[in-house]
Amino acid sequence: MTTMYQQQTVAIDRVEQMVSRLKKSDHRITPQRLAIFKILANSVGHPSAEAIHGALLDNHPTMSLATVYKTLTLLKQEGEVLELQFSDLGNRYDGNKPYPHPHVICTGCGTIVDPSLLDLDDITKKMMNETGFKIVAHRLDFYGICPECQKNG
Amino acid sequence: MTTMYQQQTVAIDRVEQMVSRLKKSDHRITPQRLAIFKILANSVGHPSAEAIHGALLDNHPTMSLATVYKTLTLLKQEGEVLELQFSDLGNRYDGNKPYPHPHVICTGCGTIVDPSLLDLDDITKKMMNETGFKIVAHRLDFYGICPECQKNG
DNA sequence: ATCGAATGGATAACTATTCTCAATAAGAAG
DNA sequence: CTTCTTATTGAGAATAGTTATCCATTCGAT
Repeated sequence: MTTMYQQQTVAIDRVEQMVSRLKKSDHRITPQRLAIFKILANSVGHPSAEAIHGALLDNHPTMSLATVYKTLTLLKQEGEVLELQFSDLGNRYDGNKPYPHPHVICTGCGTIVDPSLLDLDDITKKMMNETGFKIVAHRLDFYGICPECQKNG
Repeated sequence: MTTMYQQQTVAIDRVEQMVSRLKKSDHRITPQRLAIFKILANSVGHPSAEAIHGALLDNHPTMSLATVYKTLTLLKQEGEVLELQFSDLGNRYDGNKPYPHPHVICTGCGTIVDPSLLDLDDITKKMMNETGFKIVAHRLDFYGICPECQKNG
């Protein structure tokens, strides 16, 4: 109960965050964009653009896949969604935690899980010292077989 | 001098490694494959399939891009090359260190650098305990602006 | 209400990668 | 060294995810 309620609260906050961020950068809040925000804020997995589009078709039958992509591009620009690039799975999107964080990916079924956060600040600083790069983001992915696939395999 | 010599030695070892691995799995060693092995073993960067193909055209004018992709797929299967998936940059390949390791990627020009190795074994174990996954690989990427782009930007 | 700019939808275009298949060549056997 | 079997090559077609284009629509400030 409490968990559900908090989950919902968090999701609403995320939508509000996206809305205010886009307003601040002089973009319009359209019904289509709002619908995409809600999907992103409520999805626990890491949906693809096509999955987002599919989930929207029930209530928005005319929603175009192009609109989904355009909105995702916009959210990326504003730092309100994290894009995970996979050339085999297709790109996946995380609207709940738009900041860099670790992922655990099943090489059997493509499930993507968020483990508890890991502090990489120290390592990031070392990387900057060693390479001279000005590091602004990171990506840490672990690949393996999820419990479900271990059973079925 | 010593550095050059050792570099060369390492590269030759890598080619030999790839050859023996493919022989062991009953694959033929063709001139095309050997040429691709050499490129991979000698490249310090992280070339794309197209870059590898381009580098081969001098000595192998009829080399097909499909052959490059097929050979990369084979080397991936045998664990002799590491594929870094980027949907924007295109995939990149590391034939020198085919095991998971950190990368530092310039978001300006796409340069990819290998910092000194970082031990992630402890973290990997924690991930397995927390998620129940059987983790077999990982990927750690830092994104930032390289020194060259900092000068020009 | 009107005007100009931003947005949405449909579809074409693009690009990296994979697939197809006839011709070729690697490697084993004699 | 020659032959045979079969994996591999090369060229181009096919595929899939993403981006670009175009025009109609909508938003929102005046």
